[in-house]
Amino acid sequence: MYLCILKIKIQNLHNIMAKELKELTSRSENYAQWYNDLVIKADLAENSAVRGCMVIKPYGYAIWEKMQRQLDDMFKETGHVNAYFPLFIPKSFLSKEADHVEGFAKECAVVTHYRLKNDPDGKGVVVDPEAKLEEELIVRPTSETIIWNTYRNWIQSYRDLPLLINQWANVVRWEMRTRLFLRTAEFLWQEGHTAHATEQEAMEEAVRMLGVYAEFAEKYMAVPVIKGVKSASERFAGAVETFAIEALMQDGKALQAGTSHFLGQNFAKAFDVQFADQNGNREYVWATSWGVSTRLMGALIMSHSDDNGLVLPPKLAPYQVVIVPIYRNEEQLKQINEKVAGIVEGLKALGISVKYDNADNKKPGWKFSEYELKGVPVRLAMGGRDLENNTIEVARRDTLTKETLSCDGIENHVKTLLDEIQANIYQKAADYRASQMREVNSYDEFKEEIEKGGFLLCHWDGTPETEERIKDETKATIRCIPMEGDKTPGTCMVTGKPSAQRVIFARAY
RNA sequence: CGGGGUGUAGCGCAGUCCGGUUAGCGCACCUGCUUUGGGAGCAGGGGGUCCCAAGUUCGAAUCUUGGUACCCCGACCA
Repeated sequence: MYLCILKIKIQNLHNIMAKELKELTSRSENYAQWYNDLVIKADLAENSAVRGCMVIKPYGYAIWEKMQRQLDDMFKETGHVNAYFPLFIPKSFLSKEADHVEGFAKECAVVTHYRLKNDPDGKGVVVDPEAKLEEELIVRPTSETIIWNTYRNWIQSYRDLPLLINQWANVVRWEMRTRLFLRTAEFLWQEGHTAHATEQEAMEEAVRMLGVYAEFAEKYMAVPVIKGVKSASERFAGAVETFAIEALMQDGKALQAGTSHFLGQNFAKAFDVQFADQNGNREYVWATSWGVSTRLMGALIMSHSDDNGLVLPPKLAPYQVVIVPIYRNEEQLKQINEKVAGIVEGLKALGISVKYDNADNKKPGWKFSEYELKGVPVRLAMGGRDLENNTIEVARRDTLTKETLSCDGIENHVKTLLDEIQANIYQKAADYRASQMREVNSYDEFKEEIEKGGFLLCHWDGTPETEERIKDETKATIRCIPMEGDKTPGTCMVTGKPSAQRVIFARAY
């Protein structure tokens, strides 16, 4: 069996059957491969012809759209509006904030020319050396610089503040190693960039948006997260303070699912953005930025999926219910079509998205497997027996159980069931995380426990040196300093120096 | 950037060491019939720049040289 697994290449696994997917166990060292295989097989995305980039396929994009819509609503509710800024950033902008350029310089794609010409020596085209740009353009790895350069012209008075803007965009970070959804060279995201009159207001905004992310992750994605502060070494390049939500994946590794930064006056000073306050004094504005990306898709997939494929929370599933007819002839299909039409209407009236798949080129068994692989929360099946008895088979994806129920009142039953599934997969993920979270008090114990994965709550003396040493020796990093929960002081597990509270260590993606 | 590996049909691969029929297998695809309550069966069919270039040879997927692309491990990074 294992020999078979090793022979499978990670790239291009479209035709591997779901059965074979089951052979790749989700808790083993093959987890990364299992994940990749799942993403491809469930029709979410694939590697593109461009190194490190991905093609998001229609089914995967439908999930992303649902996420976008929900997040966008939440941003609007907190007073934000959308805008759009350029893809290209003049090189000189990037270097205005010292820490920022330091953090991103090594992973930028650079535009140096603006024209091609026919190759004088042969076929095809070459870069026209005559068309060299005077100043190179950077493909945005994040938009702080271009946005703050623009904000300078938008902000004059305290009456212009706060400025609460979000952008939906793509960004490029030339990562050396990539993985579908989790770390791609190009990815889709939203980035909020706000400007405030006071430090306190900006700090409140950064914390508020972290809360929005946490709420989205838990209520919609059904992924429990921990809100916390990043240590200095993990801080965003150019930020004064970085907040993050951290999730735990099924293989025991951590994933940073969203970040919110308090930028202080760093960018305002770098781009000279000042405003006149009520007393006529000129002050630099205070800033925040915050973002989540298509990486959330990776978090969703890795949090809930099992060896039968994807498990989607009903609130983000492109279709919440799929109905499959089972029939022997045209006549029977016709009868089932009629019967199902009423149920489809009833479900839609309750706001449930439903797909009736009566395509006759696939067999029922094939469809069952296909929709399981795609994570559709509820599957209804109707056949000849059901037609006679006025019944329908109801199968739920999260528990893989099925029962036969009367068609009467089935719509309301499904509605309740969807809520139940949403709650159940959250609970399952929360229980798993609880089982993987533990306090560790000595460094020897830590070295042993970190091998088992999970979140380890430990005392740390707050110094980058200790953090670095732990990382070198164990590959574990501080995921965050939790904002909620136990705040009892103690002593550092490595140095014995005082520690303000326990922090979360884990190995991370 | 260092170490290792792989390029053969849409996908996954065998064949390469040891050169020699018409380059093969599985899946997918097309046609027909039978099937349909958990990824159907049989029969027939289509599809190839063997990564590119040069060389050796009567003859190259196979040997030699150069190039190129991708993958894995590390370094880097969220």
